[in-house]
Amino acid sequence: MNLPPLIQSFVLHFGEMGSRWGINRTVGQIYALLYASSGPLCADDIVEALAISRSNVSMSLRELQAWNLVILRHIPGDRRDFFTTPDDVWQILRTLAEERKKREVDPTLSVLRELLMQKPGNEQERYAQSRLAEMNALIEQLTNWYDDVKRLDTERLATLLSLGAKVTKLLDAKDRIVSIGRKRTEPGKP
Amino acid sequence: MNLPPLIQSFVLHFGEMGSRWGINRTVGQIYALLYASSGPLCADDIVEALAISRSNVSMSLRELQAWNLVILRHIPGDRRDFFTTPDDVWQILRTLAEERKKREVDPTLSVLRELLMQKPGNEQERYAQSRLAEMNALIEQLTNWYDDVKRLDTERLATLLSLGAKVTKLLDAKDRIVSIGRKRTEPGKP
DNA sequence: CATAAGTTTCAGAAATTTCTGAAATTTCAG
DNA sequence: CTGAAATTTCAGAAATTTCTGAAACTTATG
Repeated sequence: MNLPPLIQSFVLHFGEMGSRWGINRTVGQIYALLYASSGPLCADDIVEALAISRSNVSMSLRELQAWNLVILRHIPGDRRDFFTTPDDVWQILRTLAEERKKREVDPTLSVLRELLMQKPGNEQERYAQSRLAEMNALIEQLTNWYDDVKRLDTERLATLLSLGAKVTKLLDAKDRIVSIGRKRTEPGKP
Repeated sequence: MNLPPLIQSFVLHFGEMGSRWGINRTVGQIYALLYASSGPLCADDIVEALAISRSNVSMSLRELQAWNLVILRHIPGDRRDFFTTPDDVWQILRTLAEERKKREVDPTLSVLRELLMQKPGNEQERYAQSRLAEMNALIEQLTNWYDDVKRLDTERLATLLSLGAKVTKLLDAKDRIVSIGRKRTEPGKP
């Protein structure tokens, strides 16, 4: 591997983290390299930069494409495939969220729903089902929130994030206004 | 494995998903079993239920404890350790979020900060650093939001989730009010 | 249509992770 | 202190995942 030290550190870190993120080392390294490079790279550039086999690069790029994390580019007059990551980090975040949900959450949600349809055979199953129902309700609440929030444009999303817990202040303010409104029309009620 | 079919399906699913969630099959199965059981189980209960070796159970329980996902219980007059999961699924969610952040995000944040301190040696490194800065800024925005929101009590958190993107309507309403306020004092300005 | 440049596939090698059984250690009652 | 009950550790076996090199395939071009 013959990369500038800063880029090499970044690439190696992504490789090491790969296993914690559910991807493998090579996939992590390739992604990091593409992310930190100013222009698109072809497979042989990656082979040279990371000192791994050509076929490993091919398989790993295929996996990154399955994740929608890389963009395939063509340079006029060149038959080779070139790859980059999207420029916009918010777009990357959205893709990552969507793909992780698809792989890590949706299958469980579908199993939970299926198991909740079954008739429990005994007390033990009845209890288990009540637990699955709790888990199902929580995941549905989270995914509903996600489905809603992901439609926001990036500017609003960023505003929302910056506010953090302060949005609850707004909610409280709204509640007070509503409550005052009610006081006017129904005096004596809280 | 001799479990009621419903529980068995749940346990096997968690085992299979384990690898996608960054834990291994046994750990996933044990967690699922504890989650769906109405009372605490001891290691030998787990050995019997899942048909795996005693030592594997011991190691896996140790890992679940490292994740803070199980609670160690003692039954008076019994020397064995018994395990359960917390009853409150929101509490489980909080623990999961905290531990995943610790393992999957914090190390990267610390590497990014370190690499951003370095002086770039050439144009290629200068560009890479600008990309790392973008990534760092995004992750910091997300973790700041998380640190803020995680302090909310569960009721407010649930309210916030139910609102979803509708909170932006509140923001817009606030903006309009502020804007009207400004119009009154500085007429002609937007 | 022959060929050269490029890509993908895949069987098996290499590396890593998971799991087990046996031995070591801990803990507590008598 | 002794020993029985329980847990933990750990070396190596088993299983799984990752990686490679060779061969197969694809596609554009002279």
